[in-house]
Amino acid sequence: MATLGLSVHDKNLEQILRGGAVMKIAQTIHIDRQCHACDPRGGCLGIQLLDNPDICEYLKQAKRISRKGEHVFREGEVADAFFVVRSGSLKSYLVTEDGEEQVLGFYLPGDVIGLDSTELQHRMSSAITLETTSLCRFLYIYLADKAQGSNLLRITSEQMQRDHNLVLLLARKDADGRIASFLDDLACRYRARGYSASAFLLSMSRQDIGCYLGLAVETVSRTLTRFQECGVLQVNRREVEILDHATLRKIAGIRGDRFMECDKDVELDSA
Amino acid sequence: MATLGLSVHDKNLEQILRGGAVMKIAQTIHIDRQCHACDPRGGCLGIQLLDNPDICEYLKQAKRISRKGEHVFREGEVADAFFVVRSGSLKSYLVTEDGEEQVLGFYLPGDVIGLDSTELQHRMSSAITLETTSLCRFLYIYLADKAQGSNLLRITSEQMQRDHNLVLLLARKDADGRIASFLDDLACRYRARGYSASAFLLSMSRQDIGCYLGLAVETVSRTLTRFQECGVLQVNRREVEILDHATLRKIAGIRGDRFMECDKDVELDSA
DNA sequence: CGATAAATTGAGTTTTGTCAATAAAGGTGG
DNA sequence: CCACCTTTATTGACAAAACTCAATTTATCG
Repeated sequence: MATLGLSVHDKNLEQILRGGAVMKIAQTIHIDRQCHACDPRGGCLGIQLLDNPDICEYLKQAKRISRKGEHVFREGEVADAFFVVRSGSLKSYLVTEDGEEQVLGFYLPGDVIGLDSTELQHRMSSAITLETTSLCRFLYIYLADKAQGSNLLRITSEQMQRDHNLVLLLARKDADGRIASFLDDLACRYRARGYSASAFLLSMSRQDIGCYLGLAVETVSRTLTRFQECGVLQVNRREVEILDHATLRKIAGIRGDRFMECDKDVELDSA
Repeated sequence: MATLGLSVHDKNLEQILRGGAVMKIAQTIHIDRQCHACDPRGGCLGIQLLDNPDICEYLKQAKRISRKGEHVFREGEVADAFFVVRSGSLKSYLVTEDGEEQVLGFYLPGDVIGLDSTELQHRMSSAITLETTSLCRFLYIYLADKAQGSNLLRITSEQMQRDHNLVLLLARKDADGRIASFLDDLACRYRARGYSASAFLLSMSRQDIGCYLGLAVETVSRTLTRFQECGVLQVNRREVEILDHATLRKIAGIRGDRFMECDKDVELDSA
């Protein structure tokens, strides 16, 4: 299966990268000859990022070739590296709660894939080759040294994860799902900040909400009204109170289960 | 207007940040008392990112308060800093070719805004407050030192910009616009890599394209067929040849101008 | 207190998704 | 190397979700 992923040599390479004692390969300085595929993006990323002569040996060993349909990494795996595409192509995707797939992007030679998770985190998306593909693998751990404790990486990857969730929402969810996801997200963020997750004030207008979720203002309004009629929440202008968070989550997550009529009971998975 | 944006003190602060000689303020070490708003996200980001005692003085001066509806930054401006929300809330957005606005995200206390552009680059989005809001401002230049020449920042911000374009596409464009944007993007990326921008092979299936663009496979197929009937492109399975790139771009950019009938001439803005 | 902006609600239209059937391509094994 | 099977793509008919247009009500701000 996975022809990707560094083998037992990882540890040694890591030592080389982290300024280890090994000082051998000074003659492999012409690394760009071996990395011509990355030229279009300003030359070998390895050299750009890791200006270390020892990197040459590392790059030679970091190259991997995958055949069509092989995973480079999968959602949930522990992430320790990102990749630069040398040749071929890939797609990254995530899987919705109901098992549907959402493609997040396609990657061509020179592109970087796998930056939406940082060291010690788990992959937030999967990546699979679309054809025979050659990749260069870079450990986060090295960047972390440069980026001072990986806080910067953490922040940027969080931003990416949020963006990806928005993409998922826009591409796969209907109006109900989008509004519910939006409210659930807000609630969670308020809770994380020590505020109430069930009652809060919207700081943005209906216009803004619609503009964010790719919906017309009228649809936002109607959907909120319907949610209220169904007892999921109480809404008055900017004031929102979530009465049935379980149902809200259910609407947010699952695309198939529509939430049309008030008399039609929606099965809850809690209580 | 802009109560944000550091004044003439910038230069001094920058020197402090970059490890300048000034060693005064050692008593202001209890910075977290002043930054309680950031606690929910793991404490003051300034201390996390810039573990420098001198940072305290900087943070004191980096704080700014904006009233509702004020821009923190605008698309196109030269970017030299990012911000942490201390209190209040903001939205970030970008403007489509036809002047419509696409909200990219809402930001609450503790959130980081403005990382989708790096030093020397221009802002790729705008940010405006939704209410009275307090922010902490951080210069990229300091991160750049840590992140080794800002290459990491450049790469992550490129990824974010691509994500934001996808969001824009999903939220504001119809099927025609999405397919056209998708093809135009591919063409540009191939050109940037030295390949032909007018004729290429799709490495992904119709399924993947639909999954990426939030469309059903059938819609992808139908749209491509219609584009071909209109003479915009030639398509045969995975082979694509763009015959009229100007029109393709026109379809990609503008939401209003539908592209329905073949006999209806579409005005070109070139030639 | 009036004027402007925001929000709600209704009716009709349209784009796109779903279901279904067919055609073509690619891969596998005899 | 060919036949078969599976996957991928195309095309048509219908249904439905969401948009647009329009009118009304309710806030918000000066």
